[in-house]
Amino acid sequence: MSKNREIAEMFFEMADVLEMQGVDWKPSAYRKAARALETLSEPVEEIFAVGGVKALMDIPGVGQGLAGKIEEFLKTGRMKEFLQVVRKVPAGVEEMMRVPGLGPKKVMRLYKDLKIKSVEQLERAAKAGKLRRLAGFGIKSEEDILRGLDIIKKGAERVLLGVALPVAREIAERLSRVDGVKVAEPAGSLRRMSETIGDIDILVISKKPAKVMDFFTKMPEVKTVIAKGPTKSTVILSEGVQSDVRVLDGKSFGSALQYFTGSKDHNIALRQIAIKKGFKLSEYGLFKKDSYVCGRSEKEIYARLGLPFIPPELRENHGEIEAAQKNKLPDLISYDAIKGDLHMHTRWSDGNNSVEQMAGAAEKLGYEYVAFADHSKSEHIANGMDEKRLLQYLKELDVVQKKVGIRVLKGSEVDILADGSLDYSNEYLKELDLVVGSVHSRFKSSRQEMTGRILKAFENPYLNIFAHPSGRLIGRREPYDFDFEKVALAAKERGIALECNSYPDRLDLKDVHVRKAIELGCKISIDTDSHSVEHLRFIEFGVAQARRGWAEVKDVINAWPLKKLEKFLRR
DNA sequence: GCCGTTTTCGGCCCGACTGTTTTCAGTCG
Repeated sequence: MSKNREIAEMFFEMADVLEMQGVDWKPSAYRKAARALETLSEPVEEIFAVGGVKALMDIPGVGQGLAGKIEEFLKTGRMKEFLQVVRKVPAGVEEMMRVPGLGPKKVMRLYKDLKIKSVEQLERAAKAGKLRRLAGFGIKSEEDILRGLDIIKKGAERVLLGVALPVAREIAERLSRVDGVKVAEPAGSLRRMSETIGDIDILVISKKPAKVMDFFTKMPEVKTVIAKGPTKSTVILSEGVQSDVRVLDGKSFGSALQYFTGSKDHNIALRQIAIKKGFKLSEYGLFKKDSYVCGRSEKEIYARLGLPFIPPELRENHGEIEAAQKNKLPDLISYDAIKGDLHMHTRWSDGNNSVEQMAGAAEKLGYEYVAFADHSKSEHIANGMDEKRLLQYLKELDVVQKKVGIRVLKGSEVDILADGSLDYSNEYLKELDLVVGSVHSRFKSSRQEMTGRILKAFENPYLNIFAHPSGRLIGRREPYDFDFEKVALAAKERGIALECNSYPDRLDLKDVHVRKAIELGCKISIDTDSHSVEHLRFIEFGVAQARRGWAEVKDVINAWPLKKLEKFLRR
C-alpha cells in the first residue's frame, strides 16, 4: 500500500472516530485531506523530501496541523495522535459505520447502551430483537440493519465504469419513455466518467414524478427497494449495484444535473463561490434572496458565477475551478477525435478476430488508420509470435492493407524483458511501423529494478509506445512500483508515448498520471488493447480517462493526422 | 482542522427520505 493511501486511511479512520465522539468540523477536515491524498499523483514522501512541511501544506485541505502529522508519520512510521484517537473506540465499533444506514450517532448508541462492539454482535442483537428498545430505534431499524449487513457481506464493491455505463444508459433510455418524462440522464460519477462507480445516479425531468417512481422501483432488475419517496428513490439492482433516481422540474434541469454530477468537493467549492456572490445554489437552481435566477442549463449557472462551462470529467476540485476563473481550462480532446487505434490483437496471438475483421471494424468506426500489435514470443500464454510467425504476420498485414480503405500500420506488442531488453532483436523491430512495449512479468520487482528495467527499454530506438504503464488491473492487481516521473521524463526525452489503455479494468495510465505526464511534456496514446471487434468501442473509456487527465488533441498522438503520427513514430 | 476580493477569528453546502417521531434527528449523497 502506498504511503498516500496509508495516511489517507488513517485520516478517514480518525474522522470516523472523532465524529462518533461528537467532535465538530474536524471530521470533515480530515476527510477532505484524506481525499486529496488519495488522488495525488505523486508520493507524499517525495513531496516531503523535496519541499518539506511547506510543500505538504500545498496539498489542498492540509494545513499546519495535518502536515505535521504526515511529517511525523513519514519520519517515524507512526502517528501518535492517530493511535490515541483510534484507541478510544474498539475497531469493531468503527467497522459498524460501514453498515448502510448506520452513522456515528447510532453506532455510538449501540456501543454505549448495548455494549455492541462488532459487526457480529450487531447481527446477533438485531436477530434477537434487542435493538428495538433502544431510543431512536424500532423494528424497522432492526430490519434495515440486517439488510445493511447483507449488503456489506456481499461486498457492495464499486463497479467498473465499463460495466455500469451500459446499464445506466439502458435504464435511462427506458425511463425516458415513461409517460410525462422529458429527459432521463445519468449523472454522478458516471457522468464524470470515473474509473469505478459507486452507484448509478439518474436524473429525470418530468411533471409526473409518481409515474417515474413506480416504473423505476418496479423494473425487473430491481432486487431491493431501499427508499421510495415522491421524487427520489433508491434501489439495489440484481448485479448488486445501487441506483438512485431523482425527479425534478425542467427549470431545474441544469442545476440538478450540476448538483447530481458532483463531485461533492467541486459542488462545495462552487457553492462557496455562489455564497460570496450573494447567491444560493441548490439542485433547484441558483437563487438570490429566495427568488429564482436560473437553472435550466449548467452553462448559465456557471456563467452567472463568472465561470465558463466546466466539463464533467474535470469536476473533482483539482484545480479546475481556479483554471476556469483564469479562463485557462484545457481544450479537452473530444470523444470523436481519435483517428486510429494503435493497440489491437488478432488471432495471430490471443485475439478473437482476424486482421481483416478488425481492420474492417476500425474502418467502420471512421478511423483513418489502425495499428496491429499482436504479442511477441515470450508471451507463450497469449500465443506470442516467434520471429518466423512475425514475418508471416507482417505479410498478412500487407495483404489486408490492400483490401481496406484505411492505413494499416504494422506493429507488435513486444515484451520488455526482465533485463530491460525487448523481446525481438532490432533486426526485426526495424521492420515494424510501430513498437508497443509492455511489462508482463515480475510485477513484484523493487521500485529501483522496475524503473531501471523500463528506462533500459526506452533506450531502444524502435520503441514507440509504452503500454499500460502501471500494470494495474482495477480491483485485481496493484500497479507495480516504479518512479513514474523519471519514466515520464525519459519518455518525453526519447519521443515515446505513454499509453492510456482503454480496457475497462486497466484504464492505465490513470487520470492523475495522464495529467502529470502531460504537465511534464509527454505524449499520450489512447488505445483499446482490443482482443475482439466488440472491444473497439472501449475507446470511449480511454478518451474519458484522458479527459479526466486534462488531455488535449496536441497531447494525443493518435488524434493526429497520419502524416504527423508517422513523423512521431520515426523518432 | 482549514482557510481568507467581507475575516488570522469565525465561519465551514444543501436538501430528501426514513423511522420514530408529536416536530425532528440521523443518514445519505
